[in-house]
Amino acid sequence: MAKQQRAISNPLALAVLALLRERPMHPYEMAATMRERGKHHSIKLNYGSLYTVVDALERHGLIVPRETVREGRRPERTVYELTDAGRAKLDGWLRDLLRRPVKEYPQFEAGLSLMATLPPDEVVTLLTERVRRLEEEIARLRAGLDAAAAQGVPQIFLIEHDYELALKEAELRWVRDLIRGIQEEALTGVDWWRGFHAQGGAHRDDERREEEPVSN
Amino acid sequence: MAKQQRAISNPLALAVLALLRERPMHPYEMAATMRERGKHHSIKLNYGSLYTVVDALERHGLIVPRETVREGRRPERTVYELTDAGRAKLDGWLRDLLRRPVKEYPQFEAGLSLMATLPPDEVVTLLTERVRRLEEEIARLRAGLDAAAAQGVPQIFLIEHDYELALKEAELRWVRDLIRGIQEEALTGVDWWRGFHAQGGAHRDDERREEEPVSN
DNA sequence: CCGCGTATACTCGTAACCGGATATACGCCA
DNA sequence: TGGCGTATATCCGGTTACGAGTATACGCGG
Repeated sequence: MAKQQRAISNPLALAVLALLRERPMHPYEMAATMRERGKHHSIKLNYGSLYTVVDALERHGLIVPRETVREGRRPERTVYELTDAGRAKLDGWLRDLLRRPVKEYPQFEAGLSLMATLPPDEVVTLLTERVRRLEEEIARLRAGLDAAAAQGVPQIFLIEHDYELALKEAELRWVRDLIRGIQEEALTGVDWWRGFHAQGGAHRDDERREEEPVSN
Repeated sequence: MAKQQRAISNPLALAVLALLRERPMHPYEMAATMRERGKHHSIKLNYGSLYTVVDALERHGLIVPRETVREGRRPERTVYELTDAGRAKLDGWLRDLLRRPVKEYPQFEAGLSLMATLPPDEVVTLLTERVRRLEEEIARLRAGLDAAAAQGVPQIFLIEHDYELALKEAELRWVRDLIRGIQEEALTGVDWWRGFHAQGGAHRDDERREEEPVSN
């Protein structure tokens, strides 16, 4: 029954469970199937992690090796199958994921929270570049979705890309607003920010020290 | 000059660099400062990672210990300061973060891509619960932002929360649309999905095997 | 002035992660 | 048939991540 170990949190493990619900597979085949179906765009896949995750699932009793075969003199393949516990875990985990939003830490948010380290004019330039890139990505995503639709691929199969698209569009709108907010000083604090960088940008609200000549 | 090691990728390291640009600090103080300013909402902070990251930064020559003091018989505190390389790294990294969107893997996207594993009616229930939770989170976020504004906190200081809010609102709208799309079968493929689960939900498009009686 | 909760400041061990190696087989062109 | 690019499969080793533990100091109520 696998006593209390640290819970598996890598979503790749969820994908493994879902694949094994369809039929027993060996790890490499799981990876190939994920690629075929484009799932590696929504779940980070790399071989190292895959084998680690499969081992962890086995330790937890969620999957078991069914057979180890060797065709010719290729490396052995270990085929795994789902246990009942694994099936239950899959359902429970997936329900959780859909039901409750989890706190995440997108890198852009980190960038924003430290943004004031750079002077406002430069930030505007950088964000403008971001806008351009976002537009490109959105166009690419939309084109992919349209092409699939034209070929008759059902939309639920690509629903995660639709979500991605919606979020990127929202980000694009937001960044455009932010740029305007900085340029027109519509946001409170931009004046302070500008002033802070205009005169060398040392110290924040305490004095002492006047070494550190803003070398860079 | 620190020869080619694996690049540091944890955004917490970026926060450390940004804090040390203000003034030399010891790790615990960095954590305390981040908490004070609410940065731990946008950058994941925990002590284990903090010390790991500080070591890594030192190895890379981006920060150096300035002094190790011991007050009374408390544990030693090692105060670090930024090097020129560190200052350059901070600027470069931050520019990158603002300039180019990076591919990320939100958990909900993983959930969506495996959603069809569950029957459509259940998914509707789960998503409805998500909508409720999203509404709560949005209300909380907005209230926090309003309260801060009322107290005269400049908006650029909380810009990352504004971003978070915008994304959550976009997600909320999207999930509502999805629910409607499933219920009204407006999305292509929902009929197939419904039919698939109506009759036991075994196999996908290949036959063989009729064991596995959908135990759960 | 004694205890005890909280704040200060790190340290450690176990997992997890992940970028390459590694090793064989197969197809195909010259 | 020889060679080389690609596909098949897995493993390894060094980082990284992180919860939990450790140990001292301080404030304050009784």
